This record gives sequence, structure tokens and C-alpha cells, in this order.
Amino acid sequence: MSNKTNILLVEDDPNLGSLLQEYMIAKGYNCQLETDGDKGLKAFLQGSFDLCALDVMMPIKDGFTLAKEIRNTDKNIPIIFLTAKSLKEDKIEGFQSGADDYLTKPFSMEELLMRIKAILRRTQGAESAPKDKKHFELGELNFDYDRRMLRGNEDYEQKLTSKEADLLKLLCENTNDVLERSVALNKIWKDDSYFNARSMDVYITKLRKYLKADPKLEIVNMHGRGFKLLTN
Amino acid sequence: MSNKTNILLVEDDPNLGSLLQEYMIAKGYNCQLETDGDKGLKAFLQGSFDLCALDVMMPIKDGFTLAKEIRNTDKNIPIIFLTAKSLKEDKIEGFQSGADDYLTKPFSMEELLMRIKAILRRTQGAESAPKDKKHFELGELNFDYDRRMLRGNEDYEQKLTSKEADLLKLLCENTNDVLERSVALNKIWKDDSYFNARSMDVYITKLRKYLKADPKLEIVNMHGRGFKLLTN
DNA sequence: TATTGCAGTTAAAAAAAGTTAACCTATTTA
DNA sequence: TAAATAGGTTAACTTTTTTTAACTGCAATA
Repeated sequence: MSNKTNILLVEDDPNLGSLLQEYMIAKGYNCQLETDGDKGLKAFLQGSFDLCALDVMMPIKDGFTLAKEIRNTDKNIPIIFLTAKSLKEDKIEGFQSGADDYLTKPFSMEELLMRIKAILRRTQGAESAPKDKKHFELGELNFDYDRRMLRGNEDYEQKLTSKEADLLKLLCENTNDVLERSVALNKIWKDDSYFNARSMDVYITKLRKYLKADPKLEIVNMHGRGFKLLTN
Repeated sequence: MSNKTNILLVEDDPNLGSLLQEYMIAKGYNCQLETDGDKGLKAFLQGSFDLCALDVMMPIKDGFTLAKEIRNTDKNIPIIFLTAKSLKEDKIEGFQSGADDYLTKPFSMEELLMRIKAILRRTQGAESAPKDKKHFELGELNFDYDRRMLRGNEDYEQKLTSKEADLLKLLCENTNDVLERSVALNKIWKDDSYFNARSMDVYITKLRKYLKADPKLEIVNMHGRGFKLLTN
């Protein structure tokens, strides 16, 4: 199975249903479409979904009832209702049957996508810490970003300032590839301007000095573009 | 402090604002009302909130900007926008600035309450920061905030003053992550000013001295930003 | 090849942080 | 009540980090 997010969409209007399905698929989700409540429940029980988007007014079995049945078997699955009803009482019934969100038709598909993302950010969300790497092997050298320390295998040790460490980290993340000047300026200095650019050059000089500890390491300039850290 | 859920409401229309505030209080929440973006940010920095409900169109500072500033200091706090704008583009900007939900006026207070509950069910439910932890493991050391005591496993014992303990607690809550200077100043000294900043530096010196009991612990400065407590 | 802008380097200025000690203020103790 | 103590702030000075400035050389392009 892919590692995409799986969405169960239950919608009795086949036009709207497949439109939404296509859109979600285009946006990189797996999206299974069912056209009534019974099929929806069956699909949910057999599959493994991360989120349900349910139409409220459907023949055979309405969305609220379906939601309760789904909740019976999974207390945590996020549920979004899609509906033409905009009466207050209905929204409240929707939330009371455990909805995470409630969209009133007509809504834009983009808004649906945003709301789905907002909910998944929370639920899958324990993760979402981008968790970038903090420790790099640079030829003979070893760079610990958090401790801001550059170590060689003899007893070379060089403490870095925070700007030095920030810049070296960016270079490492783009090893053997161009780090665009504007990218670095915006990430570290938060502003791409002439003086900051000169400041960055000063730091490049400093880093080059430190990296001399391993003669294979080199920071080369890409005229008009930025810098590249070469490791061999 | 009570164990109620704390909501920060920022709404420039005083009638709507206090109406919502009263309603939330009647429903058993703590709800602090601020009437513009600057006051809102200050209140957020000094307080300890579980959720923010922000009006989008406000004089001085709009809700989107405020949301970004709040997100800068707390990556997880749930944010709901309240707004008269119903344009698609605005909703999308709202969600991109990290919103969990987006209500278009006019909405019923009941619906707002439902949506708040839906979000809190997720955030308070599952994961993350038990925000009010009072006891921290710091490498070899052990920090009891209430007793204001730092203990090592031999017989190292260090009593802390209340400011020392406050600052160490903030550092611990952001272990291996930046504690912004302004955040600490606003939370502990209630005011971000030059002299308080110097005072904070004095406390950093004191804490560094205490933490020497475990050589792995380190408080590093992030120039212009704040401090980071490293644990390994 | 001459011009122009980009990059490399170094030194100095400016800003931020680190440290120590003096100095308040309130509270406890003699 | 005076002295001692404790927590906290202010001040002065030092050191580190970052930015600015000035000068030099190189690279692209007309």
C-alpha cells in the first residue's frame, strides 16, 4: 500500500462525488468514492482510512447515522460533513455526532482541501515536526549543528557562532549542489538586500577558513547564483 | 489558576467581543478579550492559552499577521479566524497562516462553540505539551519547579530563587529548541525592555553555573534571538 | 579589452551578550 | 530596632558576534 493519506468520500450525487474524488486524487490523496451510506460503512470497515468526508442527505442512510456507526468502530477518525443544509440545528447535530468540520454547499474544492489539511495537521500531526537533521559528516570533519561545533579526527575543534552554524547547515543540506544566495539570505537574514549579501560573503570567508582543516572540502562560488559546498 | 480551558479572543468590535466572551464564560471557559492585535499579542505572550479566536479585519494589526506572530512563539496553539470576509482567497490565506478553522460572520455562537470543542477534542485529547509539567529530567539532573530545587544523583543540591526557577522552567519547556528572548521577558518580567533583558542575562549566568553539575548540559545563545538548552 | 557588477578579504564599528559587583528593598533574626 | 540575609535590579566593564566599509581582484558581456 502507498503511504498516501486515504480518504473515504461518501456522496450520493455522482457528479459532485467524482469531481471531488478527482480533485483529491490530483492533490495527491487516495480517495475512495461510495454513493450511499451502506456502501460507505462497508467500505470503511474493510478499508483503512485516515479521514471521512460524508454527505449528510443521502437516500437509505443519512450521513449523521453513518457517522455514528463509523464512530462506533473508530473513536478517533476525523469526519467532515458536506451538506446543503445550513440550518443551525443541523450543524449542531453534525458536531454532536462527532464531526471535526462541517462544510455547507456550495463550497470550493480548495476550501475543502484546506480544511482537510487543517484537520490532518492535528491528527497525523504528532509528527509534523519537520525534524531536520542536525548532524553532518563533512569529509574528515563532523559538524554538530546544535552544539555549533566542528570537529576533526585529530584534535581539531572549532566552535561556531550561530550565524556561522546556520550558514554551514544550509550549505550541508545542499552539499554538491547550489545554495542560492537569495535562499540563504531569506532563511538566515530574513531579508535579501545588498548589505546582508556582503555580510554573507564575510561568513563564507570565515567558513572557508574553518574548512581548511580538511583540504578536500571547498566552498565554490557560482557567479550570480550562490555557493556550492564540494566534498571531494 | 483554574483548570478551565483558556481562550484568547481578539475582536475589535466591542459589542460582538463581549457578547462572545460572556457566552464562552457561561459555557465554562476562561475567555480573555483583547480589542486589537498588539494587545492580543502581548496578552498571548504573557498568558497561557489553549486556543485563540481572532478577528481578521482589525485596525493596527490584522488577524492574519497576529496569527503568524503567535505561531512564531507557539507552533501548536489552535487558531480560529472570525471574519466577515467570505472570499475564497481569504479563506485560503487564513488556512495557510496556520488556521484550524475559519468562521464567516454571521455565525451562531453555538456553532463557534461546537467548532472550538471539535478542535480541542483533537488537541487536548491526543498529544503534546502537558503545558503544566512541574518536574523535569535534565540529563543527570532533576529539576522540581514547585520546590525550586535542582538535584544531582550524587549529593549535589541547589536551591533556586523563583526567578531562576521560572527561567529554567521556560528553558526546559523548550529543550533543544530556541526560547525567544522576548517570550521569556514577557512571561517572567511582564515587559520586554532593555534593563529586563540585562537582568535576564544575569540569570542565564547563574543557571549556567548551576548546570555545570552535568557537563553535558549547555545553555547556548542564539544571537539576537534568545537561548537554547541542550541536553546531550 | 574595457566596463561593470559580483565576489574575496580585512579591518573597524556597532550591537549583543557575559560577568562581576554595587546597590536597593523587603524580610528575618539577633 | 539594628543587623543580617535573601532576592532582585542596575551599572560598569569585558568579550563575542555581527554588520559595515573600504579596497582588491575576477568574470561576464558589450
